[in-house]
Amino acid sequence: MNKATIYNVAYAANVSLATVSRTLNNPQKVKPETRERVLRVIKELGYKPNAFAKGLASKKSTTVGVIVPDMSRASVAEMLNGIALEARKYSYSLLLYVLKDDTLEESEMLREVVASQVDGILYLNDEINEDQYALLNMIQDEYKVPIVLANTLYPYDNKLVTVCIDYFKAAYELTNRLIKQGRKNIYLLTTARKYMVNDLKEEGYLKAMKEARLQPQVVRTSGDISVNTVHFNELFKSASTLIDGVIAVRDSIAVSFVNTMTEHNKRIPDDIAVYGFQNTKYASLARPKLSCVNIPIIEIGSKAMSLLKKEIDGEPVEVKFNVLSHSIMERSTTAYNEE
Amino acid sequence: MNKATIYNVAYAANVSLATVSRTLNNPQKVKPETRERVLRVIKELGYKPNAFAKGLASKKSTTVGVIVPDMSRASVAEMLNGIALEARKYSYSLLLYVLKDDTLEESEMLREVVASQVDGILYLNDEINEDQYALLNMIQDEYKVPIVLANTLYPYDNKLVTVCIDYFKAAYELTNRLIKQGRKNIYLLTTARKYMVNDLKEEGYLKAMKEARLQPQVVRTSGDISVNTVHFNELFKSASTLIDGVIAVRDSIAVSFVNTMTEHNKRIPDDIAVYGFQNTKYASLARPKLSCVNIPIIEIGSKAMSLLKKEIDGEPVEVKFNVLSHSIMERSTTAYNEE
DNA sequence: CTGTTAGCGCCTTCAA
DNA sequence: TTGAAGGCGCTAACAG
Repeated sequence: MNKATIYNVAYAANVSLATVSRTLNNPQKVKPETRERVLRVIKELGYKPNAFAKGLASKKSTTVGVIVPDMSRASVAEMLNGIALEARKYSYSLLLYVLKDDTLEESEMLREVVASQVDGILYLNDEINEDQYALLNMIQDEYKVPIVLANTLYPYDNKLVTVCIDYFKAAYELTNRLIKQGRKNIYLLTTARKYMVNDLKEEGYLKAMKEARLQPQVVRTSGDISVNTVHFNELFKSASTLIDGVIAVRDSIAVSFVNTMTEHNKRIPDDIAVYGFQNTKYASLARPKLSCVNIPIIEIGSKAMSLLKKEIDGEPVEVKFNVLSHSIMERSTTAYNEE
Repeated sequence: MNKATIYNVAYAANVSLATVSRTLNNPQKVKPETRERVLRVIKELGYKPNAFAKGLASKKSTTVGVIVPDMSRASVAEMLNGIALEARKYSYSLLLYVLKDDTLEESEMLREVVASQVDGILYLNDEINEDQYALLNMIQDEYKVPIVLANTLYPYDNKLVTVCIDYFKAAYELTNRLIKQGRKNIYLLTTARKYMVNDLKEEGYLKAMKEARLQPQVVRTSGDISVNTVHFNELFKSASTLIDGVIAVRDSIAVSFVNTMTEHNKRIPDDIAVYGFQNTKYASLARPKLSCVNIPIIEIGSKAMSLLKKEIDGEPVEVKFNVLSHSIMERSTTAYNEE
């Protein structure tokens, strides 16, 4: 039974409940002898402290809320693996909130998360805008609950601890690589909904194009495969002979594009070179294998969790803005020579 | 501030805390007038009940524990979307436990989950064996916490509520479709680690092969892409001229196999027809598009969650074993004619 | 319909 | 080093 309470343990070990509590939370404050006795009884009875009572009395939950946009995005799922691994180290639990259905306003949702008494919040939603950022800031201040942004950022401010890569630079690099190969008609394939992370990729792309005096072409599409395909077919009809390079803000978009062009007998990478963004399983499973920015998503997850833990423990996190380094995976959708 | 307690609300609304509690939990027991007044104050103060206190007093958490094997598996991630959506309907929260790292024994983990006071458990780990099943049963009985298996099952018993499809039948059907096309050397590609769900697929495959007096060939490989590829290359050398049909227990394995064979100039589906299992994004993103069993993974998730909710509410769940119907997606890695 | 009261199980001073 | 006692915020009888 789960009935074993601290009282049962105390009684069986012939001590007061305070001593039991101490052996669990401040072992050094208990004489080794009694400590061991208590520990033994705890094991015998299979006692586990009641999380509610503990939380109510201590005002801590050893739980962090994780807010994600959509579980089925590979980057989100993989990041969660990293987070879970790191959280386990601290014996922290994860309370999962999926934003996908819009039944709830985000501000309502955040208050709900806070009300559930999490010690901190991991925010993995890359679709962040000014309002959202302001909201997060307000929540952090008002409720004194630390928030960490992972694989997303708000570049105009740095009040929230952030773990990300340099999306701007990555896109800038990709574009330049295409330009170096003599590609002239380079397109950026991004999401219809505008948001920070992808806006930065766009800016990096635009900068490189401008420097090379090339005409930028930005196509906005959906994350949905079938919708993608329609867009790309239209794109093919209107501009196919011109496109010779593509940068997609997500691997899945890149793969969709490659598929559509291949169906139209375009040769990849000879006719069109394609880069994706993330290095998910899609990238290595696709044929031709997708070249892409390799985002260290697992490390972003674990780093975010470890920084959050620091904040929860009241240790000052001096560096708010943590930019992890990325690399570029040259595979078969590009023909880049380092020379 | 999060300081607003039920007392503050009571005071401001000029009622006792009991009335506040009632307007929140048994609104019909409160005079509409006072109810509205209380509600207004609640809004003004931004009051949210403290989850700990509520849980401690009521012995309920409106939280379910979700146990998953590995977040990066597309089927798991998509199922979570379904679960989250359904959970939101009941205002239930999800506590996520990832088994991926084996730092913790599963029995320890389960006790931890229980100690965190979840009202129920959703078990999505398909790698279930006899011991694990016994353990789950024990936990359910001992701690009186309902457990639902989703997209997995233990076929020799039905004490735990289960939501799944008929994996045996699905594999049997796939095999027969290949046989009907005149394929003779049909291989099953399954995971190295043996577990129930895949064992059932194997049995379905074996049955069909036996009935057709064909020689079954079972290849065990890993879920890891790079390891896969090595295995498939070996397989190609040893048996390539013979293989003319393949059933893989996961989409990702099927796609890997198709890729390897294509590299060896095998034509898909002419030389080799290939079926996958699940219908993840991989299946539609791959080229040729993967034919596969379409498992209604979102519905499995939401059905599992809704059944769990029923159990939590004490409503008897008469049908323990819920087999959802699957379909077979014929795409481009097979050449099946319904005729 | 509303208020009073007694816990829920644990942590944390304060004394001893 | 240990025990006693108050309280964390809320629910759920029980009265009124």
